Amino acid sequence: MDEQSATGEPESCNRKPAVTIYDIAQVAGVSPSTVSRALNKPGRINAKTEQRVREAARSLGYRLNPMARALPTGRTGTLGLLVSDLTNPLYFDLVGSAERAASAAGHTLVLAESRESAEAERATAERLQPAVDGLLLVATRLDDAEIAGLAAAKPLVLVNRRVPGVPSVAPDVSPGIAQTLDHLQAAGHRAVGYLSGPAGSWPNRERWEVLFEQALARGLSIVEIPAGVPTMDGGADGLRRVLASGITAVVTFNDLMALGLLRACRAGGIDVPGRLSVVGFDDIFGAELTTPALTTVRSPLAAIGEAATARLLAEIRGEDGGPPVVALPAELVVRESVGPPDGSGRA
Amino acid sequence: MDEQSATGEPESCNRKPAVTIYDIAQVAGVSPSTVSRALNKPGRINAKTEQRVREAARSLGYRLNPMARALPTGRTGTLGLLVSDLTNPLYFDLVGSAERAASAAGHTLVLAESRESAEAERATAERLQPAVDGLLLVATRLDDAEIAGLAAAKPLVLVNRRVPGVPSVAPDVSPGIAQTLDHLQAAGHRAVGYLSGPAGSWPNRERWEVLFEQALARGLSIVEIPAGVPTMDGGADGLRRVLASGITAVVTFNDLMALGLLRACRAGGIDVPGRLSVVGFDDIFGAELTTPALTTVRSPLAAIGEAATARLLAEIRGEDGGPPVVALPAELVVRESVGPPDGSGRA
DNA sequence: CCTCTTTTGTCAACCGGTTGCCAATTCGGC
DNA sequence: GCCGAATTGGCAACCGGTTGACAAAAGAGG
Repeated sequence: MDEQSATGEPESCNRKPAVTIYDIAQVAGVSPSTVSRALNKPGRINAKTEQRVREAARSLGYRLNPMARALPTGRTGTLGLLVSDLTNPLYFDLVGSAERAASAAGHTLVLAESRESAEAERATAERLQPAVDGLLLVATRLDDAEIAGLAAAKPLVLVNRRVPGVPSVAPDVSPGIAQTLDHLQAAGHRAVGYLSGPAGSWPNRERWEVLFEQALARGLSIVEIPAGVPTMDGGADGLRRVLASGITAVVTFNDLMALGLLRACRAGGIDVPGRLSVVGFDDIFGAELTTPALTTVRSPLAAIGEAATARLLAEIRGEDGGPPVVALPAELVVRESVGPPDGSGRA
Repeated sequence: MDEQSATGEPESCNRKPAVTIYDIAQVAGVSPSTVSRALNKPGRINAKTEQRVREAARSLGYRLNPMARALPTGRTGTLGLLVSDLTNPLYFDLVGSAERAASAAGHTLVLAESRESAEAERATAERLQPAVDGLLLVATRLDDAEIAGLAAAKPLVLVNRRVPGVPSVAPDVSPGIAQTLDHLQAAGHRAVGYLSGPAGSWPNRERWEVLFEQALARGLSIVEIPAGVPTMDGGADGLRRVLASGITAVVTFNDLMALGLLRACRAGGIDVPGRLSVVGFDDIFGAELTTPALTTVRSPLAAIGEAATARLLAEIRGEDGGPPVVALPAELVVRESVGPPDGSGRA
């Protein structure tokens, strides 16, 4: 590489090499370090010289090379966002709001997906970490020790998961679940089911536990109906077991499953909410489009994405302020999928 | 910075500094260059030495610093993806498939959003470009000259847009539109409308032009109904004008608008497909959830994302092979939102 | 007019890898 | 046992910015 000075005319490659501060220095008749300071240390350099440098930079079409800057400073100007499944509509708002918040702070979002696999997630997180200033882990499957390990190396914020000593942002499902049970109880339901999500999922456990406790406290009977995958197909697959369980209302781990359940009901001629009431979780895009429109516990996803990003940026800047755990209240959105039991056609 | 050798015990900062090849070199008793070669030049180094180095790297928990590698080599291992609006469900599959394709090739996806503004898009593209190996521009609003300028600096692939001399991947809407018109004609429609998208949008123009030509060729009457924004609200806002125009079937610029239209119809008591048949574009998540389920021209978004990423990777590797323009056929997905005109209740 | 400060800009080291070149070492063949 | 070819590993330059230290220049005060 010592003699890439053979930069005579690289006519084979048609890309023009990027403009550097050395080019600017030459044009402006100053040293490269002066250029560097002129461009990012306001006041450090004489106003006239600074003007000359800026002029030269502009005329040459200079773009700072983030990698070159990152090397000595350690700041890359990027945030890593790791989600398990990008095609899950749940993440749309989250990703969007995180991108906006990062962008507003002059940072760029680096996106990666872990394919619902803890192994892939660990590998991806480790690959991503050296390249970013901080990491956002959404509904991670890693265990506490692995998370603590990652958090020791670089700032890290968890979304939808809590680990002692690591900052996190998650919805507080209690108010939403309370409203849900109020709503179901008011409609006359006495036996409620929970169509659960992946066994290893933290939000799944949390939703179930809160639901369980609150149902008990109200004297409702509550049963967990295990399902496979947290997708529309997973929800549809659960229908037979839901019907067999004798309940009149079901809360699903997430909207995707609720949507699948709704579709299966429709295909099977099961009236919703006449025969079965359905409540989802998250309020994803599409929840209001179905017939009946889905009643669901809305997680403030955009707010969560924004709060998590803000927290991570604070962590990066070293402002270790703020509470370690932020819980944003979830609320019930009442639409059409809940009604009185035996509302219309009972089999 | 010369004396950051004050690395005695940085007890104030709790982050441990990253492991470098110099640390490994010391542990393994070789020079840093040997470490570098041992780790990425298979065979260049004695097998025993290589083993020793790998062992040391593993025990120290070494992670390569991508920035440090990018500086001399110019390869960052990242791909930039620029979309106008991340919350548009249209992009979910695209982003997901692009991420998967990039990841499979050992690259990381960097995501940015341009807020539907050409100005923001130019700024973002220029900010992103030095940090990535190549850029994917989705439905860009930049003009041909700006795109050519960006393409001159780094590999660039366009999605849903064509510019001479720049590789691109886009759906070929012709077959889908032919099927749509066949379908509408078979149902008995004679007058079709197009609820159009943003005036400056390339896909919008293309869809309209193909629709126009094909409708003419079939002797159907066709009218463009301008709408504002390409969102559900935009579609809903178009309803009055659609009804006023005397048509019996409407094709919308995208599914979001169709979904909005459907909802407005429902709210207004307009029977679909009895009074009005609706066909969307894209087949986004949610299109099959409505009642009636939306008949739509499906763009193979996942395939497009994958093809575009593959093309970009080829471009980066210098394999300037492959056709400059890839057009993936779109096809009509028949669901429930098209029926015979005056099918049931005519006002 | 000559110091003492205060600006202003340059020098050079450094971030963490990569790689061309060369010297040392190993090895086979005669 | 000696020589030449093939391996193996180290040196040092370099990627493009950043920044502490310092010298030169300019302004202030006596």
